Amino acid sequence: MEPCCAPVLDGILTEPDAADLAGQFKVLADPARLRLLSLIAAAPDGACGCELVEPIGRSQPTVSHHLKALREAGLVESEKRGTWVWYRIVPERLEELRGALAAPAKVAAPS
Amino acid sequence: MEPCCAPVLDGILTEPDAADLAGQFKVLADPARLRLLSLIAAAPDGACGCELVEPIGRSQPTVSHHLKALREAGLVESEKRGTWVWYRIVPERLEELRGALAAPAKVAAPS
DNA sequence: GACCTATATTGACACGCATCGATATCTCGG
DNA sequence: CCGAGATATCGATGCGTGTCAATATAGGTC
Repeated sequence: MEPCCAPVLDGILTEPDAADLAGQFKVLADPARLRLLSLIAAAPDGACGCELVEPIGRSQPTVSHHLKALREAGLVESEKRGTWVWYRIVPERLEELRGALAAPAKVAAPS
Repeated sequence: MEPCCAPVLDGILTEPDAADLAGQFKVLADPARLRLLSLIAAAPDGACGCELVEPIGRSQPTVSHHLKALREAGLVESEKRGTWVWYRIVPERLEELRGALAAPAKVAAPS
């Protein structure tokens, strides 16, 4: 898996790399989006957008706004089926984000 | 390691859990703080605060503000040595955050 | 075509926060 | 005690963004 972003603990982040990575964490830094992720992940075959508005407790435009952010961040994928849209999470993306927080790979054992 | 926070992909996040977790990601959602983390992590024996201002390219009050946020989030620990302050990262905390993004542990195989 | 439901877009608003300059506090060396 | 450097706090400001109501678009049904 090629890295989506420079890891935090391996080398010194440049300002552009840091800005990029911060942008990805920003997507996760919202309770509505985290709940959307957990709701979609909990549905075995993905979730219909129409079932996501009520449990989130926010207006439909707000939910649509957050789903768009999750989609653009690559954290979910959407498929339009007739009137409605099905969402499923992209676990590889979460894994990439996890990787950015991982301890640096030891290149050589300390002497 | 007891969990610092409810994982995203295991069960449906409640609003308080989501708010808590979002708050933790918010700390990571800033380029200055990510660069501070990488700078501190790169120093084998921790970093002196006085060496963190210039490379970050922000004013000293701003850097101090971010270091406080990292400290309160448990991502770094600080030790006052005379005039200056030494910072070291808390890798366990990063690990906990990683855990929140992990794939859910299979409790039982689906029948 | 008329109507209904799902979704997306727009515009406006309020709040949070990153940032800075100014200043306060602390610690050491003389 | 006094000056100098490191750190923290305060107040102000500007920008980003989460939120909503209103509206638009699209697909389905009759």
